[in-house]
Amino acid sequence: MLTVSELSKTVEVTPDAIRHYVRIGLLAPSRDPDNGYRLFSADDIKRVKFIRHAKGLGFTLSDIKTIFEHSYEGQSPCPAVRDMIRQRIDKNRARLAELNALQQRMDDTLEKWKSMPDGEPDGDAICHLIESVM
Amino acid sequence: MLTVSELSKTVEVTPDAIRHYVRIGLLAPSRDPDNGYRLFSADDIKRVKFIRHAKGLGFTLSDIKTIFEHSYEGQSPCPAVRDMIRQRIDKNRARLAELNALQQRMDDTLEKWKSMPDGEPDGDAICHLIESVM
DNA sequence: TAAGTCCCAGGTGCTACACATAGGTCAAAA
DNA sequence: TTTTGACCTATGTGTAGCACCTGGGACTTA
Repeated sequence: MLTVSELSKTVEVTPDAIRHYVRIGLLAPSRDPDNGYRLFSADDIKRVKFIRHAKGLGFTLSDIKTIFEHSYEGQSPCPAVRDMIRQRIDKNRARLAELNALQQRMDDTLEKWKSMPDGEPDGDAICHLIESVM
Repeated sequence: MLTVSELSKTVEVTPDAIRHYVRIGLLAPSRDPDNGYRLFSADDIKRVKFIRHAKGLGFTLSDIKTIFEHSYEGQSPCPAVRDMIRQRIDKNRARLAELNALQQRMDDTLEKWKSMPDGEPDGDAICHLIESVM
């Protein structure tokens, strides 16, 4: 059985992240009756590794919790997993489009500002630069 | 003077967002002594419009608060604003790189899974699909 | 035995709001 | 005049994924 910091070093995940996983129910360690410390099993090591890989593939912790629940109930999570990743792909595509548009706006704006002087406060405008783009 | 919902309609921002801006100190409406309702001035309309434009340019609410504070103290916020947008551009670039890499991984993974059957729980693996990529 | 170091637990903070709850306001209807 | 109903308000909590903070216990060293 491992304590938080031992597990942390084994799987290279911060202690805070591990405590977070416990709090949201992704891990359910036992407790040391003497001091109340969380105690993790070899299975928990597997679970944390799984969590990190799944996160790396774009799954949210909430997705991962669902996967664990399916698995715990003896159902194959695989069909749900296929659906989930499709949804994450769609969301990510939308997010990428947003961020690309934002990047474009920021770049354009910075370029425009290069030729502009800093305005001084005049009791009317808040920031001349930003208001020049409104 | 406008109530939350009146301001909300005027600037096309949800009432919740407006109350949020008040909570974090971006707006400081007076209160109706009769009922405690927030009361916004014409200046607040300008401020909300400014907030939305600045957000659209990639500034965070925290950035915007800083801008307001400079402005309130009679300093030109413009030099700080130039710095801020450069930082936001850098952060966004990094975020875009991450999300692009994630998109690639997700696409590759989904492709790979197309030719794989759903695994059944076997008391060992949690999800065969995900673990096939580990 | 006291100081220093490391670890633990639980709680709060961060972003930008959306949502939920409980109650107040106001005009029209009974 | 009171009641109904629509709409409004205020504050508090939840969201994602942790990082950071506080207060305390354990263990080592001088």
